[in-house]
Amino acid sequence: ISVPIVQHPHVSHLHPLLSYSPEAFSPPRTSPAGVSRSPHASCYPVSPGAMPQIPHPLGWLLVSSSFSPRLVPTPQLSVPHPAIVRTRVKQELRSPVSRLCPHRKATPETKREGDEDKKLHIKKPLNAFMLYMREERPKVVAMCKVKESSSINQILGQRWHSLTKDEQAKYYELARQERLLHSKLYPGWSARDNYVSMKVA
DNA sequence: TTGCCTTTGAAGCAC
DNA sequence: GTGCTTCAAAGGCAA
Repeated sequence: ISVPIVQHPHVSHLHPLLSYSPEAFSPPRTSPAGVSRSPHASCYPVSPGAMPQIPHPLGWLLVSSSFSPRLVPTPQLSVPHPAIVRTRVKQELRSPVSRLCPHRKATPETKREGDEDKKLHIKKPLNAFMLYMREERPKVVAMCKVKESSSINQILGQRWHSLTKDEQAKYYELARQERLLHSKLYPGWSARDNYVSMKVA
């Protein structure tokens, strides 16, 4: 898989693939089922200049826990996209089937499945809350002296709801840009591709 | 060693 | 259109 060159986030706050013109973005997708757990979804769209203090919206593409920015080489062709995972670590790399079937043992068949899992795996783009968590988690950890993610995430969830509409809108916009870039990088990708338990269908 | 927990949101699917 | 399911991140904890 050849990945388009991704400009380093520190070079520019805007991704080269994005024109960041209003025409570049499709209208915001309304939440499914009108559930809209976020009451501020109507805050779309936000002008790009409305979030100067936010790190590059696509920073996770280059900076992730498993992709240290210090290790980011000079952009070149065939640089693995951080959204593409080959190594098997923790949750996203264990078979979702096994998640559904906790008692599933590692049979030769499942081991072969595991090998297949090592195929390039394109991750879902992060949503607004995930982007918020990524940014705020270190602060909450430092403040609360707690590292357990289940506790941290509860706090972050409360904080998320305490944000103003404008504050949340920044992250919704960032998430929208993530989805846009993701769709450009992987035009044929579907979230269904990662639904291992549904691949049979 | 592996999966669960916990959060919100996007997306896919069935009805 | 509605409701359910899965998966994105993260790291401690239990089995």
